[in-house]
Amino acid sequence: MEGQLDWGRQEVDGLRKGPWTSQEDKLLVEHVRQHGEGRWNSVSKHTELKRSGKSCRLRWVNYLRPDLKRGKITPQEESIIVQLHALWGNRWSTVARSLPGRTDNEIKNYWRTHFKKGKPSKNIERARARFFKQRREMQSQQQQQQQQPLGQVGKDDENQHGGARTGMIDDVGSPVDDACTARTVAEAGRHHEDLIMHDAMDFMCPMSSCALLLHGAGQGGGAGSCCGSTSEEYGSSEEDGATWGTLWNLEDMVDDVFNGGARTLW
DNA sequence: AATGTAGTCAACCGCAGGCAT
DNA sequence: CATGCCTGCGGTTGACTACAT
Repeated sequence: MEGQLDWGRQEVDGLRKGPWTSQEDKLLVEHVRQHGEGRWNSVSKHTELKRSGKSCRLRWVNYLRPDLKRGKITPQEESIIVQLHALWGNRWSTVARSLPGRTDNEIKNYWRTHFKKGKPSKNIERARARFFKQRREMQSQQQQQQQQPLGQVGKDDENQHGGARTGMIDDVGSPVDDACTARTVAEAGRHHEDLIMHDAMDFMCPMSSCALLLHGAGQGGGAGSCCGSTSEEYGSSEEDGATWGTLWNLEDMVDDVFNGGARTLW
């Protein structure tokens, strides 16, 4: 990326635009190391860097952050993206929170290039189909459980955002419906986002719950070895097949998550 | 080898919300 | 309460790269 043409090296109001140089990167990293993240507008005051606060933040968040994961989106991550997009729509930052080391920009770009042009990969189609099938199954299971006498579990959640839950459960429809529902819920108040997310994930699919678990566990290694599917279902390539087969074990995760195994981690 | 096309990615823009004054 | 600033988010752009013709 370095040593690019000077095409973008504009300067407006004394602030540079366009591609960053390694020198600029160093300055920004040094600034963050000393002052921490935030206060982006002060970067140009404290350093030689002639960049807007916006530009600094973007560069840091999307490129310089030490915990960023490099490399291609894995099939696991792809599946999570699909599921979360079905749930949240284009709320990339929300989706990104469940994918440690990935940025909203990265996910957004990935989505646009892979799915926006009406040409979803087989992996994606399968993931989607599986996702909604699982949801239907989980819903019927939950409804059965709800008809039986309820224990203590989940009562507080119900009280806190019962409306959201109801909406989610009632909706067994298309991805669009899911996204709309999620958006409606989210618009009720962003500060409830984590709770809603928790709720939705808890309900939705063990895969996403697992993603969040990974997230919560920090970025130790980042081995996305959570639930998913079998190689027969997902493995459109040999690589995929091996990954899905060895790392993702959906059935176990279903048991863990929905029988309380993973619940304790929330 | 040259050209065209699609895919990828970094960066910018405009807007909205939060917060301090 | 009103205003202005800062931050974060989603959408968009444009250059680079890889692949196909």
